[in-house]
Amino acid sequence: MSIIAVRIKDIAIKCGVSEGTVDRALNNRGGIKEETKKMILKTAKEMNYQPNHLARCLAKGKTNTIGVIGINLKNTFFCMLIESIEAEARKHGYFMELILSKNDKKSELEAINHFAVRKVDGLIIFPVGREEDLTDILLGLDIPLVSVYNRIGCGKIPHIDVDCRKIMRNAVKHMVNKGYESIWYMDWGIERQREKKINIFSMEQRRCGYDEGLEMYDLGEPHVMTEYDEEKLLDIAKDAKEKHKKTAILCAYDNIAIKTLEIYRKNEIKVPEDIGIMGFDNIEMLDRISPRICSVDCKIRTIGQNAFNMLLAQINNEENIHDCVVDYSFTEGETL
Amino acid sequence: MSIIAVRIKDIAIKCGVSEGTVDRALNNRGGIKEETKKMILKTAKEMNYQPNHLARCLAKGKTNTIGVIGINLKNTFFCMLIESIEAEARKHGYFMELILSKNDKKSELEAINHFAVRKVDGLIIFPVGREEDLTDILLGLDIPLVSVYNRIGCGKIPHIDVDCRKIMRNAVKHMVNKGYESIWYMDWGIERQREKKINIFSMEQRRCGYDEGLEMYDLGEPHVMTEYDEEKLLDIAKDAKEKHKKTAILCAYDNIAIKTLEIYRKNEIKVPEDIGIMGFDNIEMLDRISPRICSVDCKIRTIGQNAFNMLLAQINNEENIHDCVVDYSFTEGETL
DNA sequence: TTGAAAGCGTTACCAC
DNA sequence: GTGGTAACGCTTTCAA
Repeated sequence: MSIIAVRIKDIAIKCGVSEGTVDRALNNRGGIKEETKKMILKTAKEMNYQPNHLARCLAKGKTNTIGVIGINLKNTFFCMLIESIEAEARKHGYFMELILSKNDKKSELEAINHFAVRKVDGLIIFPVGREEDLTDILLGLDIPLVSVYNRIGCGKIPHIDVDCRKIMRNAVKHMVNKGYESIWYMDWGIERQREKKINIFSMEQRRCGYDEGLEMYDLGEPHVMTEYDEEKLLDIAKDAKEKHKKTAILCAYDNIAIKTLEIYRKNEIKVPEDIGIMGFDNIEMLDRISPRICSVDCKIRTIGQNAFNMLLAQINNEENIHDCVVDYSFTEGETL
Repeated sequence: MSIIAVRIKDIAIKCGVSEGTVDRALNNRGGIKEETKKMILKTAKEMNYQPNHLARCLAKGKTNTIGVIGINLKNTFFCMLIESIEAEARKHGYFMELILSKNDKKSELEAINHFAVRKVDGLIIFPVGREEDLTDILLGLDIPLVSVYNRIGCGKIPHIDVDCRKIMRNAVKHMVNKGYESIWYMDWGIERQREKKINIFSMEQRRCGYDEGLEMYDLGEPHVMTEYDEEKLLDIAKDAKEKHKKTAILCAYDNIAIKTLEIYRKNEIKVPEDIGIMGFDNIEMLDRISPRICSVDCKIRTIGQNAFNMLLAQINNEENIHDCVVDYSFTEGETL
C-alpha cells in the first residue's frame, strides 16, 4: 500500500494509454481490445489501484450511500431495525450513514441538512418532528424517502411499519379470548413526549387500538398509566385479586412489560395467576426472562429489509411505491 | 428548494463577481470588502445555496466523516458505545458511517476496504479478525485508527477499553471479601468463537483475570462453563447448598448473568442466599430486573468519547497518542 | 479501438 | 480586494 494513492492517470501513463482507455478497462465498458484491457487490469492490480470514491461520486452524481436518521440505540427494537437496514443495504451494494436524533427535533433537522448536503441517494427516517414541521423540508430535499415507525408526510412519503392500532385492538381481543375482564394499559413517559411536541404517532396508534379494543369488547372505560408508579401497579393487582376480576396489563412496549413483571415478582404477586402481562415488539431479551412474557412479534427484520427495498425502488425510479404494512403475530408466552 | 442545486458559480454570476470571491465570502476567508461579502452572503441565502459536500471533500481531501466498524447491535454494550461515539463525533463536527461486521472476518475486510476507498478521516474498529490477519492491512491504510474492545496492532494501533483482566481479578477479590469460597465462571459460546478463529481478546482477558484471581486468593482450580447448560447450573447450586460452601457465579457479560438468574428463580433457588451472581458491563436492562444484579460499570460513555477523541487527536496530527485504560467500578446490587 | 477534453462543484494559488 | 484558473480524480462524450 503506497502512501500516495495511485490514480487512473498514473495507470494511463504507465500503460502508455489514455485515461479514457483505462476507465474502459476498469469499468468493463466495452469498446476496448481484449489485450489492452488485460494489460491495463494487470497493471492496475500491480499498482494496487483503489478508485477514489469521492471523485467517482462527484462525477456520477451518485453516492451509493443511504442516510438513516434513527432515534437512539437504547431500545432493542431500534437496534434490530437498524441492523437489518444496514444488512439489506449492504446486500445491494449500498452503505449506511447513521445519525441518531435522540428524540430531539433540532438534532433531527441537523441530520436532514447533513444528508441533503451529502447528497445521499436516499433517506430512511424515524421521524421525531411532526407533520407540519417536517414534511415540506423532507419533500424539498427531492431525494427518495422512506419513513419508519412514526408516520409523516400525509401520504406523500412512503411509510412502513406494522399496523400498531390494529395489533392493539387484536391484543385486547386476544386477552378477552383468554378470559380477561379488565385490561390496563401502560405507556409510561408518553405525556412528557407529548409536551415536547415530538412525533408520537406510533405510540398514539397503539393507545388508540387499545381504546378501540375495549369498546369493541365492551370492557368499559380505559385504564391507563402514563408514568411508572410501583404503588399503583400493586394496587391494580390487589384490586384484581380482591374483586376476583381477571385482569391483565397491556404494555406499549416490552421494556415496560419487563419492569412490570419484575415489580410483581418482587412483591410475590403471581403472573399470570394473579395478573396477566403482555408486551409489544418481542425483543430478544424476553427469551432470557421467565416467565416468558407474551408479546407481539413485529417481524422487525422484515420491516428493515422492506424499508431499504422501498427506498431502492425509488432510487431506481420505479413508480407506484406505496406504504407497506408488515405482518405480525402474537408470541405465546407464560404471562397470559 | 430548487430541484437544480445552486452552485458557487451561479452565485458568482448573479453577483457579478468571480467564484473565488464568492468562496472568500462563504468561508469567511479575509481579503474581501465587507460590503461585497455581505452582498454575496445575502444572495447566497436568497438562492438557498447549499455547498456540495462531495466536491468540497474532493478539493480539500478531507471528509469530516469517521468510519466505525462495529460488531453488531445485539449487545446493549455495543449499542451504548456506538451511541456515544456518534454523539462525541457530532459534537466535534464529524459524522459517523457505521458498518457492522457481525463477527464475520470477511465482512470486516469489506468494511475496511470500503472506508479506505471512501477516504474517511479516521477509523474506529472493534476488531473481529486477529492480529496477524489485520494489523498490516490496517496500518497500510495510513489513516488514523483506534481499536476498541478487542486489542490488535501490537501497540501500533491505539487501543481503548477497560482493563478486563484486572477487573476480573478484582471481581474475584470482591467476592472473596464478601465471603465466597467457590467461584464459577461463565463464558458461554467462547469455544465456538475460538474455533471460528475470530478475535476474542477481550473475552480471554476476562477469563485470565478470573484464573489469576482464583490463584491469588487460593480458591483452587477454575470452574468454567463454556456453554449454556441448565442442568449444570442447577447442579452447581445444589452442590453449594449441600456442602455449605458459599458459591457465586461470575459471568463474562451481563446477558449471561440475566439468564442464569432467571434459571435459578424459575427453579426456586434463592439469589444471593443460595448462590451469588455477578455480571459484567452493567447494561441498562439490569435496572429493570430484580434482584438487581451486581455488575461492573465500565463507563461505556467514557470509552466511546475517548475513542473518538483519540482518533481526533491523530487526525489533528497530535503526537504521543497512547492506549487508554478507562476506569471502572463495581455496582452494588442484590445478587452477592 | 482509442485519445482528448469537457464536465462534476469546490478550493487554493497566483496575478493584477 | 478581486479575478482567473489550475487542481482534486473520475466519468462521459465526441472525434478520430
